[in-house]
Amino acid sequence: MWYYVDPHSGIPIYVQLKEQIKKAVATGLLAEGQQMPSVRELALQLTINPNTVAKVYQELEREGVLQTARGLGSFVAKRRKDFGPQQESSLDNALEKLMVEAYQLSVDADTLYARFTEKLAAWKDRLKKGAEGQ
Amino acid sequence: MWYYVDPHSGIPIYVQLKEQIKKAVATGLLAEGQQMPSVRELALQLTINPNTVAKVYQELEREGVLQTARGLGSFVAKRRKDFGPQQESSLDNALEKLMVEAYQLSVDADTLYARFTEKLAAWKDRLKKGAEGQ
DNA sequence: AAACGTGTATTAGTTATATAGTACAATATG
DNA sequence: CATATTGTACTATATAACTAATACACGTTT
Repeated sequence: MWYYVDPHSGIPIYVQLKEQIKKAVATGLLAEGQQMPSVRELALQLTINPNTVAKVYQELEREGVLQTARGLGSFVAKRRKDFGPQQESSLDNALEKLMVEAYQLSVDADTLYARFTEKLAAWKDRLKKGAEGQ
Repeated sequence: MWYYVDPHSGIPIYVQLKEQIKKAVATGLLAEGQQMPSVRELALQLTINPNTVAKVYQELEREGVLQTARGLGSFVAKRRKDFGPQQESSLDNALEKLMVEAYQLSVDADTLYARFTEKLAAWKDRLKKGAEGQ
């Protein structure tokens, strides 16, 4: 499990770390209930400030990705199961964004469809393996 | 054609405007060769600073979305046609990002597929109409 | 040449980001 | 109860990002 951040990338450190953790959770690399390294430990590993890690954990808790408690630690939360209008709308935006980006990359609709289905298949595999691991 | 920015949204104004313009170009709402409003004019309309608009135009030029010249103005560039390893990699990242987001939204693979194909169909329609318009 | 409309550069002020250091609060363990 | 470990809160400081105001440079048109 190794996170990597680059202070000179232009992207805020806390954003980089946050996205990596979200990705690790989404791919099953981090299982539900699994304990995260402590704020101080992770800060030491990445040579960044504990406050920065704390900020990441706090935001991830607000987003429902982690569950955290003083004296105990931070843990990967159980995946939310509700899919309502809020989620529907967010998904719509994400898809719209993808199409815009594909256009700029001069990807035609057929190629986009092909790459998407490939990626989706790989994704399902990874999720399946993650679920079996538990 | 009307852009809208919210200075209090937490998202930088120039990012908001940039994304809206990219989206307008990608949907054919802004046609190739079409002249953009001047830096000052757009700044006036949005009640923001001309420099902010200028920054957007500059970045969009670097990305190949606009073409700009002093004394003349800014214009929608012709769409890039090359799809190389660079673009392939960017597309891969974009798809990965979509999957991660879908996971957090508790969207299952089937629903994601369904919404994607719907959106792609709508997209093709818009592109077709945009091309006919020229 | 003059005037006008374009994008651009310079400077300044405000806000966000990151770090550091210290202290505090809650839980587990001896 | 004492101690260690966890996350949290607070203050202070430095740097970078963002926006704004003003002046400048390029090109067109009269």
